[in-house]
Amino acid sequence: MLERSGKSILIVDLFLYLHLKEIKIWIKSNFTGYEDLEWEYVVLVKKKRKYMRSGQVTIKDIAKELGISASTVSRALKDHPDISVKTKEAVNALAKAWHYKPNAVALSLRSSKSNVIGVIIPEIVHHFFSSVISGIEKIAHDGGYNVMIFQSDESYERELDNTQALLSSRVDGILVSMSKETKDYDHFRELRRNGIPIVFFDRICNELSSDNVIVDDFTGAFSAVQHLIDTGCKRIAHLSAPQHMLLGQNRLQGYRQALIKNKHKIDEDLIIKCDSFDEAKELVPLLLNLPERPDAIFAVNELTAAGALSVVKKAGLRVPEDISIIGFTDGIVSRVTDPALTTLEQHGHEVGLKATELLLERIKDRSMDYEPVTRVVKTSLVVRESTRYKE
Amino acid sequence: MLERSGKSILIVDLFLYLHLKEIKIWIKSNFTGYEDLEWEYVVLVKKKRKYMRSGQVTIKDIAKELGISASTVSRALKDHPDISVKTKEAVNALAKAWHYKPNAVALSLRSSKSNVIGVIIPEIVHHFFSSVISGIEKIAHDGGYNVMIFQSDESYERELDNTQALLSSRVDGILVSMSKETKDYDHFRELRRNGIPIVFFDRICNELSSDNVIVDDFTGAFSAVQHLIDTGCKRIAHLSAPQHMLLGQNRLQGYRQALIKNKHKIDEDLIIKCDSFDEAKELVPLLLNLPERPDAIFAVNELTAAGALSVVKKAGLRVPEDISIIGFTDGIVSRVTDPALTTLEQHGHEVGLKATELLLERIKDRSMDYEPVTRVVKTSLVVRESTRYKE
DNA sequence: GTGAAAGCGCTAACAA
DNA sequence: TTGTTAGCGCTTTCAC
Repeated sequence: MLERSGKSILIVDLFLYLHLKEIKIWIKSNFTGYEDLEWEYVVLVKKKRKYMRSGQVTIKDIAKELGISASTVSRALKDHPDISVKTKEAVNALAKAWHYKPNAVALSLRSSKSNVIGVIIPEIVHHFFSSVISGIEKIAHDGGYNVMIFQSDESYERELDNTQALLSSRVDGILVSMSKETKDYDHFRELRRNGIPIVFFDRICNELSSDNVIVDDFTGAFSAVQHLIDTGCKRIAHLSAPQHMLLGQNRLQGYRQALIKNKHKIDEDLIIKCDSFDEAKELVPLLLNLPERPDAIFAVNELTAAGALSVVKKAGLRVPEDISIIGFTDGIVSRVTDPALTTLEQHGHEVGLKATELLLERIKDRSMDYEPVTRVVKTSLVVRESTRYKE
Repeated sequence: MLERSGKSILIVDLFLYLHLKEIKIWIKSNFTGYEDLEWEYVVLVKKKRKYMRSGQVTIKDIAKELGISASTVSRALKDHPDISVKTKEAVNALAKAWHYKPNAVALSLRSSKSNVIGVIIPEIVHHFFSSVISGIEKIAHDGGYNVMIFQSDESYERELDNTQALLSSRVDGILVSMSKETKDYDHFRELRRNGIPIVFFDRICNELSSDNVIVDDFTGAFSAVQHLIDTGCKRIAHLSAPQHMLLGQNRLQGYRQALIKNKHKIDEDLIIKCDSFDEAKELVPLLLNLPERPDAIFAVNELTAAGALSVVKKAGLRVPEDISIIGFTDGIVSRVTDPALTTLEQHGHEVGLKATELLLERIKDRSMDYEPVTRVVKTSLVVRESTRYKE
């Protein structure tokens, strides 16, 4: 592997890919007599390892080295009972020494199973979605699957591209939270026609009879409003999400039903479409200027709640004494505002876990004839300082 | 495809995977005379499409249907000049009609190129990391690559597992931000030995001569402190990250140099290891009780800054009049606190873009003999309300 | 107990 | 202009 040739020329039969700097250090530390080595005298001879093609060791390499057949190596590696102990030992030893790693690509091709699941989400930069992914990743890896991520950026076009890429990649299953733009669902039907199971989460679609995992928006909203009523609030406003999103509808319904159940009258002036920090800054002042101003605000997400909080405080009103505020959480924002916001925990991680568990079941089943199910992840009320104490 | 057999039995030669409900609707809407169809009378005969094996259409399927060879189909699909227009048209038409999608797995196997890049990050649920991923995803997809995500959960063990999975998957390149636990780097060397280029970002390592993309921690910290000095602060405390992290060292150095440059003396009592919301709640009170209390706090990240803010306010001190606070941002927290926090924007998205660009260059190059480079993403000072106005 | 051969889907060199 | 063949890495019959 190392031989001297000529006066001060060192020939390195190099089969490792290393940076030049590291090679120098490696030579100096592994071979005596070259401590004073000057770089200029080193000649690098790049050579592939015998039998080694694309960088990584293959079963064939091991077979050739040991003078046995590839199939024997394959069997030895999976501890097949037919193979003699001797052979097994030799194979395993060499595989370890040579850092053999099965080629997942070849396995996929042979078995028509990629052990990859694809995920399409609107935006990763969103605490809720990133926690979902974190849950997905956990279950997937425990089950031997890898996770491929695709962002739709809330664009239908990109979502379409993503499904095509997923189809090409031959993923074993797909998790989807739809973009806001999506109104046509043929791309999802195509996936199913190809036998790829899909589980939708959070942003689901009623027109598709599919597996779903959703947050319990209705009950969450209901209990938010119930909490406000229980703590003495009379006029409760709702900052809502767009109504073409199921989530927006359900939360609004929860709000309405809670009022009805408690025999409060519903004032449509107190319901406004407002679902971002900046929108809250703009629209909440209008609510405060109402002849009979609200004494509580239920916001559809935490950033909107934070925006509302900031407006209310600037107006010189106290929270929660004058106005209670409650949000629907997907992050840490609620913990750091002053006062900290009471919210409904959405458990994104849990959504990810549940959705992936369901998907893996479907993948295992193979048959596409199951009855679609919808699993619900419960929200939980986290009482902090932006709502009053129970009387 | 549809034929009547017996009295009211409908035989459907089914080659599409659909849910039962949808099949019913499909039959009713596509065939007259079955409007009053009762489900019980439908017999489903599951049959694979002729020539179609694993669900998806292959080149072979098209070849057989058209009575030509697979290679001709392959060439026609890539618009090879040798192929006659007629053949091309026929092939393309059928490919489209049958929704042919090239099998990426087969392509990978053949070309030893998976068009996948792997990403290892400590935690997705972190605004900084998720915005990095968002940047990665963008560049990767524009370059025709898919992205596989792995979380190390700050665990060395899991990081090791991840590199093994990456090796098996034969990804074309890897982006890594190391776990806090990682002190041994052989697993990364092994990746390189196998010819897989790696680019590290944010959490990098000096012992490895590798490509890096980092945030300009030193200059960021320096300008944070400079800003505090410019606005009249005299005793500036630093809530720092652990010193075994390069990031922690660099920010501390920036802090020190800014003080030195401005001829402030460095008080070691004002430097404490404290890098989370809860730690700030616990430790900042000690700072405030110092005989000469600080009049400014530079926190190593935004959550720590938020914690400090909350403590300072609870102690009855005004921000920024009595104490200025500045953070190092990776999220929206700074915008929603009261007062909103002045911070250094870290530009995670940018880090993702730069790192991926660099990685794709390396993948294109193939040769591993390049000189490693370190690219720096500049931070920018965002002045909000938690620091005083310039005098 | 082991080997030879075929095939997963695709492409490219070589033939015709 | 098109077809044949071989091979990417692996597994799995079927032989011996």
